[in-house]
Amino acid sequence: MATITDVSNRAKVSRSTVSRIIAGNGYVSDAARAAVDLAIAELGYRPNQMARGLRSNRSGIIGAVVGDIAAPFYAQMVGGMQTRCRKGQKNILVASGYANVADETRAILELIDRSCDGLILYLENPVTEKANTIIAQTQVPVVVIGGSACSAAQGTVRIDNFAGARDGMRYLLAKGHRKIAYFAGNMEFHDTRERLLGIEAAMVEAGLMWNDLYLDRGEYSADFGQAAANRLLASDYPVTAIFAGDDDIAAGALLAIRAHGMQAPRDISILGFDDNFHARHLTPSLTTVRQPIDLAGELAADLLLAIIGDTKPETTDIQIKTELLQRDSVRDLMP
Amino acid sequence: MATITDVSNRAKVSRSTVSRIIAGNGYVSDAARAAVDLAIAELGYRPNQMARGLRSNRSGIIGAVVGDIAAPFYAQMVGGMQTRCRKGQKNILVASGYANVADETRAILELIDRSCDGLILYLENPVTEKANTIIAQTQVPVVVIGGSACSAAQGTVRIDNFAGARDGMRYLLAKGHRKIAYFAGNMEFHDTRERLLGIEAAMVEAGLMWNDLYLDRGEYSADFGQAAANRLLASDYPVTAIFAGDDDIAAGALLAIRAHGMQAPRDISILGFDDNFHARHLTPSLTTVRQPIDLAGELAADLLLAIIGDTKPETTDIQIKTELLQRDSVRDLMP
DNA sequence: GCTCTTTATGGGATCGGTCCCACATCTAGT
DNA sequence: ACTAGATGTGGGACCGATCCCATAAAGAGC
Repeated sequence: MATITDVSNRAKVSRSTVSRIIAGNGYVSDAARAAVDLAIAELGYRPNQMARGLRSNRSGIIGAVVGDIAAPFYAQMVGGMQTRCRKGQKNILVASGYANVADETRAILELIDRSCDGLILYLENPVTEKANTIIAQTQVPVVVIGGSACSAAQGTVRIDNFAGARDGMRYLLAKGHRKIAYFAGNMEFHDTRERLLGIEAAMVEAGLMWNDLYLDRGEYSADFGQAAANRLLASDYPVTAIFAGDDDIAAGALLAIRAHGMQAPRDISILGFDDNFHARHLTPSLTTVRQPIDLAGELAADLLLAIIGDTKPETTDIQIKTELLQRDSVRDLMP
Repeated sequence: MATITDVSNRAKVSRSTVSRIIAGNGYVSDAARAAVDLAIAELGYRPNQMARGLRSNRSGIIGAVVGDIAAPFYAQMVGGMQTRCRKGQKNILVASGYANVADETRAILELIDRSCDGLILYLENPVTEKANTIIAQTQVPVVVIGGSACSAAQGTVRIDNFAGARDGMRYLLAKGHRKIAYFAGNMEFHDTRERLLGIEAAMVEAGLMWNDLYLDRGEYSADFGQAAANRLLASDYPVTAIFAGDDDIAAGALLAIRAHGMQAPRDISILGFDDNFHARHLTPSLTTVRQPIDLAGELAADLLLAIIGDTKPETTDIQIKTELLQRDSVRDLMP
């Protein structure tokens, strides 16, 4: 492969001049520029990004640490980041699927070792002390999505889980439901706990007690939804509506409901959370609290890019609103 | 941040010795090793991957170019790659979502500029001449998933779309269906054309003519499935089964079928392709040709890692079989 | 005509590692 | 005791760019 020296020799200028032309800064005469452009074309020269990165300490890479890239939820988020990063001429290095906090920490450090220009983190656990220290030391700009704690983060993008869950609950309440079940996802996730708070808030507003809620906890998966619904249906608890922690849980619950010979929303209503790809294809099509995941990714990338580019962002703490999508899975009990 | 020189000074050895210890090759005395390990720990030293990569021409990064990381299909594939790459101590740089071939080519070249140790490509279009030339020149190991042409590729992982579609069609035929519709996805994709061939093969076997097939073509999306089903149902074509190009198309078709007051599989059967996350949650749960996407990603990564590591892979052309998953969406018409 | 700034260019140090080679010891074999 | 090989270490070139500084010519202002 041709190097910058090859180009400079061929164009009969110094390496400095070629460098200036590639970077597009500094003074360059038209003649020199023409000669260099020609040489670059003739040699098929492409600058080595490793060398460039080493010297300038800018890699053009954004590191993203997310739960599991194979899951649509995270994939959409990364997709959002990528749309925006492309405009900022950055590539995304994805690190995901770590079993434990130690591995996750190691992944963050590895990204820093790679001289990433910035990091976007969506973590289920708080960032460890070790990672925090190194982030602070190296001054890598970090933007965090969700509520996970990272003291060294310079920006945050949060989806308003509290309001989302509260609004969902308000909606069920407004439709006349009083005996409601909530199938919560992983309790160790910050988001889950926020949603629970939102649910409590809506219940308090309506003059209900915490005990009026049937609560089951597990994980964000259809299997859990199915199991939880089976448990619920086996008990004689007179529930009229299920609020599922996410659409996958809802899908599983729907399976169980049907297996029990019941129909939603005639016999029992169901409300989801996320609005994932298949929510509208379920039967009945799922009423759900829409979470704009891709937007979260986009805004996080925008924010990070602004911080890297020394543009003062309007705000470093972005809140994203959820939206209740009415479809066919919740029955109106009001007369 | 501490550099290798800082470590060598502190440990009172040469930079060479430190380097040997980090790389884990060459002769090193126990005393030197202990001193260096201590110094590394005390300084919190972490090797700069840019510098290492520049000199050694190994970046530890695998570049992946896929259609659209936000789509579950591709996300699963990348997830598969990542599982295996982690074992090979490699990170994955994802490039996706390119609107046209020119952008895609540019992305490939960018990955090469980044000194990627290898590339995994899943492309809808053949690799351009330009990219091929540079791949050949730089000798980057490339593994291709799917049928997209890349003359410089050193390995291929193919899902047997022909057999998958043929088996799906055979299944419908075996269940007594004769008037069948096929809703094909994007015709410009190699996979799509292979499936069509498989369908033809099964029809020929059964003594049917190409004209016996009702064919609609569009793209891999629920919207297309819905539109195609609407068109079909509006015509008086007496179809008893729909073979959908993928599960998304099937989901859309199901929506249209229900909207027409019909029920699957009572009034019309439907067969999908992929077995994506929601296939089993549709109503009726979808009988489909399962494509192990994640496995494709895993095997591609394994193959690439083997090539990079100079291990002679058993085969450089891997075929993955599909599997017909019987669920509830196809009716048996046989007496 | 003289100074001051702007424009243009090249030289060489530098980023932080790796890698090759020279050299010194130590052990083993004859 | 002498040689051959294994073990251990340091020196310095090198990877391919960027970046700072020195230098020089051209234009501007008085």
